[in-house]
Amino acid sequence: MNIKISTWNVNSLKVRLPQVLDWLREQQPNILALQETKLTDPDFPTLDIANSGYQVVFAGQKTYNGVAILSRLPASEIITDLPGIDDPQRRVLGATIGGIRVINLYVPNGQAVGSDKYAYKLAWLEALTGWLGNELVQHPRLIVLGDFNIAPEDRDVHDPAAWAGQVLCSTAERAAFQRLLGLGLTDTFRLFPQETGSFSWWDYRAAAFRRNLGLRIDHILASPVLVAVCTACQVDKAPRHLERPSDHTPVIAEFNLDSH
DNA sequence: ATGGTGGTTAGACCA
Repeated sequence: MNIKISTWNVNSLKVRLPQVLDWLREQQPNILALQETKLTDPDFPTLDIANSGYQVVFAGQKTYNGVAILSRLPASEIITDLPGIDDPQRRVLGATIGGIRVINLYVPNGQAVGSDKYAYKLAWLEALTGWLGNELVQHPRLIVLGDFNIAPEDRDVHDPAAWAGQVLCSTAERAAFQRLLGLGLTDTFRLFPQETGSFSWWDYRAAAFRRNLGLRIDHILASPVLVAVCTACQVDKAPRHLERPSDHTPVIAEFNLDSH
């Protein structure tokens, strides 16, 4: 059985719901992790999503952040916080779906190197890494995906010189990303040949998408057991071309669960 | 020209 696991920072699910429902119909993913839903839980469009044939779990708040996981199969073992961090910001959603442990992340943006938000981002990533080590031991079939707000390498940046040392590309952020990989996770996108200039986010300003001035900051990481059966990973740029798009576009990884 | 767009929400804050 080939399954598609996907992630998309929608920058307001209220605005983007029609695009998400269209995309589900077109792509038929087994799992879609959403970030920046920007909805409180009572406002979450559970019924519209159920009518599209998907179950959903979510953790939201007013105005900012908010994560959700849509899936064909039911979710269990749901967590909404990083252990050891008391954080009102809704940035984490973990669930077990069809025997796969899925951790959906909206990593803090960090605003600017040296800012309070940057320190919060690094502390958050440290707590995440400590916890994921344990998750990997408990769940051999583990996926960690979402908006990481980190471009791991220069080839993930349209202008590495201009971005050198800036937030999303700084040495400390990239080192934190490498520590996640060091746990035994793999960036599935780099398992496969990719076009030069493959990005997942483009600033709304300065016609950045038209000029492909982007960064690859949305990722799908997989544990060794799932890496062994990963058959594809790609960015789907189509939704970024739509009227009133999110500034991010979906990333999709495929796994052949019969091939091991 | 040191900005620029967009979402939320009603003046900023966040990205």
